[in-house]
Parts: sequence; C-alpha cells; structure tokens
Amino acid sequence: MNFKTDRPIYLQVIDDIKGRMLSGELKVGQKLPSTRDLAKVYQINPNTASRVYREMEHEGLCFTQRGTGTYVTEDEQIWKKLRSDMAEDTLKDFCQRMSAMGFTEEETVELIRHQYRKI
Amino acid sequence: MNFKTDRPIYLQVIDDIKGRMLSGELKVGQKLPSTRDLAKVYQINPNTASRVYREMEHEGLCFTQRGTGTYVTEDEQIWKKLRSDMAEDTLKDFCQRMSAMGFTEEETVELIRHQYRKI
Amino acid sequence: MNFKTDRPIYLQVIDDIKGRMLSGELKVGQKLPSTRDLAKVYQINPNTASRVYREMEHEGLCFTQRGTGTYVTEDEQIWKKLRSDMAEDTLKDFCQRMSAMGFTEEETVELIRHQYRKI
Amino acid sequence: MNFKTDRPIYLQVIDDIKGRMLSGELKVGQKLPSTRDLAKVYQINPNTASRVYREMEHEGLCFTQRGTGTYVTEDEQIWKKLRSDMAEDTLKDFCQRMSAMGFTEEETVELIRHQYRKI
DNA sequence: GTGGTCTAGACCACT
DNA sequence: GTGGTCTAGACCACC
Repeated sequence: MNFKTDRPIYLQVIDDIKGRMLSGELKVGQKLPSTRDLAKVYQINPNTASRVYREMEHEGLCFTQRGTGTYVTEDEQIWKKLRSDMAEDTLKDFCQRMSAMGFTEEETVELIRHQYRKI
Repeated sequence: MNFKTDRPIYLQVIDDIKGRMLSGELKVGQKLPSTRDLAKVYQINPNTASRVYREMEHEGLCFTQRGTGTYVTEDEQIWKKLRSDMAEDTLKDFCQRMSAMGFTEEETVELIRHQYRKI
Repeated sequence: MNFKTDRPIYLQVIDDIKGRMLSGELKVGQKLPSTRDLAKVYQINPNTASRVYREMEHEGLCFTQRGTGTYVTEDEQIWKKLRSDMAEDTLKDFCQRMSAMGFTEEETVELIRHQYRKI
Repeated sequence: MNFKTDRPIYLQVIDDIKGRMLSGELKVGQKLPSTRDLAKVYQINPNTASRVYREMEHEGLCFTQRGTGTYVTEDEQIWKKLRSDMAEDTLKDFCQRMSAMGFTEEETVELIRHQYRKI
C-alpha cells in the first residue's frame, strides 16, 4: 500500500480496512491478521499495527480475544454506522467534484444511471 | 500539496492543475505561474515543474509564448475532453465505491439528490 | 509514585491524575504538565506519558491544544461522571471490607459519623 | 498476589493474611500453611515467608507449636484489636477519600445505606 | 516549547 | 502463537 505523507499511517491503514469491511472482503466475526502479519502486509512496524487494532477496537470495529487474535465486530449498529459514515464521505466528495466541474443535479443523476448500467 | 509515493510527482501536479481548471480557478487563456514559481508553490524541483508544463502542452492543456510565459489552452475541444475524462473517472470511482458498499442505483440517486440540495 | 505490577503503568498514572482532579488539586481548564514533564515526575518513558494523555483525552478527561499543551476538561458532564464513578468504586470497596469484617449497616454508619467529626 | 514496590513484601503479605482473618477465611485456632507452602502460594522467598510468621507471632496474631505448625491466635483481645485497627484504617481512608471528593457526612451516610442494601 | 507519530527491540500474560 | 505494554530515540508539525 502507498501512504500519503499528510496523514498518520495508522489512520490510512484503518481506512483501508474499513473499505475491505464494506466491500465484503472482511466479514462479520472474521479473524483479522495478527498484528505481526498486518505489519508485514502493510510494511509497517508491529507497534503501529498494534495501534491500528487498538484504535479500531476503540471505535468498536473489532474485538480481541486474548491469546487467539483480533476479530471483526459482530455489532450490527457499528456496521450500520460505518456504512453510513463511509457513504456520506464518498457522497460529499463526489457531489463537490461534480458540482465544481459544473454538472447540475439532473446531469449528475443521468450520468450515475448510465454508469451503474455498465457495472 | 501532499504527494503519494506510488505515482510520479509531475503527474500528481498535473492532476491537481486539471482540477483547478475544471473548478474554474484557472480560466481560458489565463497565464500560468512561471516554472520557478510553480516549483516553489508545489515545493518540487524546477526540472519537475518544467516537465509538468511540457507534458501539459503535449496534451494540449496549455501553450507557451516565447518570452512571456505559459497560458491555459483556449481550445474548446480540449476543455470538453478534459471535462468528460475527469467526469468519467470521478463517476467510475464513485459508482464502484457505492456499489461495493451495497447501494443500489436508486438508493445512490436518492442520496445524490439529497446531497445536492445541501450544497 | 510506586506502581503495582499487575496493572499497566499508564492506567495507574491515569487513576492518580483522576484522584488529583477530584481532590481539587487539578481544576477545570488547568494546564497539565507537558508529556516530558509528566514522564519525569512519574519516572516513566515520554511515550508512556503521551499515552496517558491520549487515553485521557479519549475518555474526555482532557483536551489538547496543538503546540501549547494539554488541559483539564471543562465539560461538566465528564466531571460528574468521574465523580460518581470514583465514588461508586470507593463505596463498593469500603462496604465490602466493612461487611467482611462483620460490621452491620448501622455500626458502619455510626463509625462514619464518628470519623467525619474528626476531620 | 501483586506487590507494590515501596513496601516490604513481608508486610504486604501480613496485611493480606490479616484481611483473610477478618473476612472469616482464616478462623480461630486454624492451622496456617507451612512456611514452604506460604512461600509457594505468595511466590516469595522461604526466608521471607518465615519472617511473615515471626512478625505475626510477635504481634500475637499466631502461635507456633513445635513440630506441628503455626496456628491462628485464639486470644480474643488480639482479634478485637485487629478488627478495630483494620476498621479504623479502612474508615480513615474512606472518609478522607469521600471528603476529598466533596461528599458531606450526610451524603456519604446516605450512599452507604444505599450500597449496603445492594450487598 | 508543545503533542503526535513512527521505528526498533524487548518482555509479559494468555491460549 | 496471540495481543499488550514499555523503553529508547528519532523526526515532524504547530505555536
């Protein structure tokens, strides 16, 4: 993964994991990589990897079982919140861009419909 | 500006300038900063700044007047292409994200309308 | 300060600071020691001191101003919660001890009254 | 058991045993563990375990029967003193804490009654 | 000066 | 093997 320089690495890793959760790559209750493996995958220090899980646990995104590992949360509320937060960010950014490019609401909607049919 | 590490800086600068052109910050025929100033603004090497304009000129995004400077293109076709290319990228990325999060076409359109009314 | 071995240092430091907050030694909005000073006072690593403030901020017990320092929270709700939590812990522990020693409710109350008059 | 670093271990062990005596876990005339077993239980040096009983015997808390072992005292006066000393310490500490947190005598009494009803 | 982050390497407790 | 903590020392951005 390639990190930007203006944002803490641990936050960028968290964002990436959140994306994998929402895309379905990581599912409810699934075991996450060990901190050491996470460190290898993202090429970061094990301590930083540890912080990733610590902060995520703090947000309720995962939970840990001593001695066995870290797991994706099973709390539905958290999943809902994650999904809506992520969607809001994506939406805001998108509408700002389209608006800045001069597209009206109707034009944008039309393009969306067109694009969706391609997927 | 913050650069990623996985993409040539000059391309990231060009993307940024394209954005400023589409947002209206940079207008038709407007004078662009000198390569030296560009280097200062983006905190990049003057050679890199030079390459930025060379590549942009190659794409038709700007033109150089010997002795006076570099100016934003006045070619309408280029502007149209820029606008549609940029929109397509933005659209693709957006629809993929929303789709990955499990939003249907109708849900997305509804959210777009809602968001547009906030802007 | 003397640390127990069965509890993370940073939590023991937090407990100590909470006590100082409730005893009035640390007041609303007051500047806390810099992380480096905190490290010296408690003879811990600056990183551990940093973690103390990070966790405390997370609990809403303090807030940081970039470049200037860390300050005791001004949120009344947090203060109320801190006070009630601390009181509950103290109470539980006390009543369990007295009960274990065989003192009845009335005997304990009588002893409390007697002790309060000495203070 | 977890020891603090600022107080001799043998004193901390004695405090712990006193607590077990008052809580009824250790009763009048009951046989105490051998010094070897005591050392194992508390994970301390056998010499330290030996000192524990020596000091306790000096306080009259236990007595030794050559060849058979060490036993909890049967002296009622000692038990009374132990009970009142322990209670006094507990009381002092408790009232100081509550007072420091700003609770009045009446508030404290009210909370005690409330807590006792939970036990 | 302040806090924030990152790396490196160590030790611990739990399973 | 797992995560959790701690120390050491470094660099950064902000004020």
